[in-house]
This record gives sequence, C-alpha cells and structure tokens, in this order.
Amino acid sequence: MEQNVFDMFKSRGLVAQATDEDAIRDLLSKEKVTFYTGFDPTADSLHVGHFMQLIIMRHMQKAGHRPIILLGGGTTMVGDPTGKTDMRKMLTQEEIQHNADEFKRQMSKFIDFSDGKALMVNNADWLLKLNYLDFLREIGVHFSVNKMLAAECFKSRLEKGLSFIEFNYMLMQSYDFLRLRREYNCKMEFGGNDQWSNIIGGVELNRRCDSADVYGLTFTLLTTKEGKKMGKTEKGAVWLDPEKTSPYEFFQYWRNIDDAEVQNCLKLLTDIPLEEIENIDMTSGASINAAKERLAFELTSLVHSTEDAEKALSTAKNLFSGDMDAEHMPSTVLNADIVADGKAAILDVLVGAGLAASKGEARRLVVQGGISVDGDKIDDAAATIALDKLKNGAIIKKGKKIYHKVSIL
RNA sequence: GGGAGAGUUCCCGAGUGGCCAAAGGGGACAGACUGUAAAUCUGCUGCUUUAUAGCUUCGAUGGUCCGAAUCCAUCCUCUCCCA
Repeated sequence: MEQNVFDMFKSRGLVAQATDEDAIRDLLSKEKVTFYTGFDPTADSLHVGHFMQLIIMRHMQKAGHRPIILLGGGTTMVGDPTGKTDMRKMLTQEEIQHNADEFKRQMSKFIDFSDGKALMVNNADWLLKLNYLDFLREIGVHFSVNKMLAAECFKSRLEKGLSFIEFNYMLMQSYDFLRLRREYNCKMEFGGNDQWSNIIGGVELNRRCDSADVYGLTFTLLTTKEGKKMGKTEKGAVWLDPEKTSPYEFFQYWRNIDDAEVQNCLKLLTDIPLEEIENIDMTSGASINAAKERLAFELTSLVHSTEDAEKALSTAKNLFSGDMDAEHMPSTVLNADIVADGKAAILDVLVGAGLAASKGEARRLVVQGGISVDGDKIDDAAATIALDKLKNGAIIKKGKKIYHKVSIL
C-alpha cells in the first residue's frame, strides 16, 4: 500500500499546522476527498508564492483526491489584511476578472481539470449577491470580535490601523468554506501557514452552522532565513508567466539560492526522494552547487518545460564558464538613432537595454568596473561601441551574473 | 463630534528660514574575497554628456520672503486621547 499523502507531506516537512492530524490521515486514506485552496487574483500572474500550493494540490490529485481552486474574485474586493502592514490597493471588478482568467490558464499546467477531476470556482458567484443583513444574521453571529482581535494575524494591523472592510475578510473566507462544503461536499481547506486563522474560522463555522466536521491544513511558508517570503527579488516577484519572468531568470533564481535553503526547497518543491535529498553532502561547495543546479533544473522543467530547463542550464553553463552563448540570454534591439559617427555611447546603450535606470547610474556602473562588452572590461564612461559590433550583437555583462545581448536595427 | 500629533528621497529616520539633493541606518547596486552561496571589507545610491553648474524633490494647492523641507492659509491622509 502506498504511503498516505498526508504522511508524505509530513515527512517532507510541508505541514505546518493541522486541525486534527489523525482524522485527516484517516479521511485521506479512506475516501476520495474534495478539498480547496483559495487564491486571490491580485496580480495578472501566479508567482513563486503560489507555487507550493499548486505542487501540493497536484500531489493530492495524483493520490486520487479532488481539488477545488477557489478564486477569490469576491474576497479580493475586500483584501486580506493578514500579515500586511498596509491596506491593499483596491482593484476593480474588471481587473480581478482579468487576473482570474490568467490564473486559470497557468494553473492548468499543474492540475488536470478534465472530467471534473478538479474544479475551479469563484467566490464572487456568491459573495457579490450577499445581502448584508442576512449575512450578519446567518454568519456574523458565530464570530466573536474578542477572539478575532486576539488572533495573531491582526496584531500588527491593530497598531497601524485596520479598517472594517478588512476586518471582514475572515468572515468571508469562512463563509466560502461553508458554501463549498454545502455545494461540493468539500471537507478540507488547505493554505499557507499565514492562513491558519482564516482556515480555523471556516472549520468552526461549519461546525456551528451545520454541525459538520471539516478539517484545515496549513503548509510551511517558503521563507528565506531572514524570514522574508521567498520568490521576491528587487525587481518584484518571481512570476510563473514566462513573459514576466523568463525561464532563464527563473532558473537563475533557484540556482542562486542561499546554501541553507537548498535542501529545504528540494524537499518542499520537488519530487526527488527524501533519502536522496538528505544524503547531499553539504560540506563541499561542489556538491552544494550540484544540488542547486538540480533544484533549478527540476523546477524550471515543472513550471516551464524540460526543454526550457535544458536551454537555461546550457546557457548558464556556457556563460559562467566564459563562453559566450548569446542564444537564450535576454536581449534588446535598440533603435538606430543612438548611433552617431558609426558608434554608440556606452552609457546610452546601457540605458537603452534597461541595464541602468539613468545615465548617472550607467556612469557609476562603468566607473566602478561593473561593465564588460564582449568580454572586455570598460572603465571609461566616455567609451563607445562601434556600429558593426552592435550589428552582430554585442554581449554586455553587468556585474557578475547579468548578461544581455544588444543589437541594433 | 471635541482635543493632541504626524506625513521627508526605495524603507526606517534626522532636519524648524540660507552652510540641504537633505545626517544616520537598512536595502539595492558595483568592486575585492569566494563556490553563480553566505559572511566580511570598500565604493556607491534624485536627474542632467564633464561640472566649484543647472534642474526636479520633503502629503496637495496657494501665499509670505532676496531665499522655504522648514513660516502662514486651505485641503487630503494617518495615529493617539476623549465622546
């Protein structure tokens, strides 16, 4: 008999909190369970933060259970205050719909929606129609303000100020669970560990309204060792959409991960057997690097494709071993008007390629020795690149790891 | 509704009329060292072809003044106390 999915989650360190471990293990081994995870469509692409939830749903589906993706078309209009220090920007209904559509497209890569094997529902379907008084009388009675205020997730907001609209988020999420159980016999809610309060709210609501036993399970959050959420870079989130974060950049994000995170990420995000992960020699740089490469490769193939992962890997190998491989690196085609007298100023090229935000920044980069063109270091801010070089495509290296091909029309 | 206070550059935070493009810290970026890691050290951090120069910036708008982040008026947002 195969290992119970729940035990598999546990052994890989995925589980953070569970409402009733034994009951959950039991339920998952006895029947095909319908469970749900909510996603708030606040941006037009999924990012690494959602990734782990998708992996989990995929595992569940493989084990024969039925996932419901709950799009928070309604809740997004309110904004989850959990862990946020500021109020969220309000989105219009059109924006939310657009984002939800994009989510669906990206998710079908991980989850099989055919033949009702997985469902996607939108809580806007019921939340938008709610009548305020009915809602208060049916749902509101079951929530204790005292209890909510004591919850950890509101603490930080109580210092900064919390508006009433956000305070209601928890009720709405709890109500979602009630609706999903009533309509789809959904018995479990999954989420990141930051969702714990919201999830137990829903579990309790089901019990109070219908005396129904349902369960909640939260998963470890992917965080860096400073406790920040993973998947954020200076430029923003690492997206799953190749248009927003190219497979190469995606690959490099994982390739450059902190030593201390490698094993954890392998456990949480890949299917590589546990023993193998635990046997990685963490004392040698070479073996750690090999593990990072493996991680990056596995994840890139999952999110994009094996082909993309291979391309990213070979591009990276070539670049870092000194060979110029211009094929898969980010590139920019510049307008001919930056060329004067058969050459273009290096500063203009840097700004044009988006490698520097302003000429001042570009100058700094050059002066500090951070720029090479076709392997030759440039240290003079007045330097130029000859037109024929640009025509063939010049490879600019910024810092240690950023390569960019620049050519001209 | 009454009273008190706050809004400064990516973030925190100093600055109460010229010496302010604005201290300090964090972050980011670049360099050295490394393993495409971390830690450490150094540089750097509004824009403008170099600048002892010019321009834009200190919640918003208008005003006082030779000169405003700093003073005045109105407005907006937030926090705290009382109701």
